[in-house]
Amino acid sequence: MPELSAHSDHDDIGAISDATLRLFAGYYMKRAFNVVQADLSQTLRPFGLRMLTYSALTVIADNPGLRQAQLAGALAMERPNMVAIIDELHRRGLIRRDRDPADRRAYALMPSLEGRQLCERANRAVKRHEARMFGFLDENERAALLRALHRVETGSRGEHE
Amino acid sequence: MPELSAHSDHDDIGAISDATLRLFAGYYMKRAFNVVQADLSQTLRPFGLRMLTYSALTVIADNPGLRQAQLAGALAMERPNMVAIIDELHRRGLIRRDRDPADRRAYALMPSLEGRQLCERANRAVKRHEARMFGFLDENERAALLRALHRVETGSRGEHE
DNA sequence: TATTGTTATACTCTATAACTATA
DNA sequence: TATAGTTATAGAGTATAACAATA
Repeated sequence: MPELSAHSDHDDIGAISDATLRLFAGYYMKRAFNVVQADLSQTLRPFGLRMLTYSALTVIADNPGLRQAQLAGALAMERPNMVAIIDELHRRGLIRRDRDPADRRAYALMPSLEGRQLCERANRAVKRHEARMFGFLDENERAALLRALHRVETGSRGEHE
Repeated sequence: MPELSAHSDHDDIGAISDATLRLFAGYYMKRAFNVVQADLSQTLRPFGLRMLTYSALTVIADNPGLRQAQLAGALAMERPNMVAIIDELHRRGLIRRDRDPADRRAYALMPSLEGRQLCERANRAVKRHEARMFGFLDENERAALLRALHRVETGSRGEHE
């Protein structure tokens, strides 16, 4: 059982009181994200995955046949930064890259059996990670948080539902 | 007037529908933070500041005389990563580093006049940045978002108020 | 002309170990 | 011994320009 030290708090000796410390909202996003990211990295390490390789693998497993550009769009990252991720997953035999016969520039990304199995196992660990990070929020609070984050990301467009 | 393209949305042609795309919660934090961070970087560029140099400068201006280790704690970053930030602010004449006579290992960080003035001007631009990023959230929603982020960061400890 | 994937590159942020000078 | 600041270093993520192959 790996030692997962969630929420590594910095030493409070001589710290500035929260009343005196006033930062802009984005900094609180950064601080929270750093904590989540650190815990997620520890969570994925036993599987040989990082946040981005895990994210890419799950999207490929859920959407077999998609292109790299679509994957980059889904993960909100630039296409050049996708290449190393795909290379790594492919080198480890977790995905296949089939040439799209209709458009020979593009690849159709497919999960391998090993990729699907690793993804399943990692998913269970990530579920526990999410329980650690967000478990104290009830369903309404958690939904409100995700909705607020989505509105920040999209500039509040897209709530037409 | 610099061109501030907030919320650079990725091309939606051939995109995966939101219904099909299911990522873990931390990834939505990352996406939202990236948007905020990109807008903040553009906002601070005219002042020659980045997120961390701006954050450090504001904390020093609000808490003159604090030590580097205290500053690192306030910004939730490691002490070694503080050095380059402090060097940059000092080289530009925005802060002073006075040796603490009581403890000659430590520095007392003080804002210079130029530092306070630059901070004031940057603060106004950051206010507008925050209005762009979070303005569509009402006071309750915004407070709930910050409270949720703080609880995630601290692991829900610290709500003893 | 435009797009897919790619290379090269640079910048930013984060984390750890080990050093120095003080305490 | 422990702490403040430092150096060196490595890893991870992000962004842009430019290219070849293909559409």
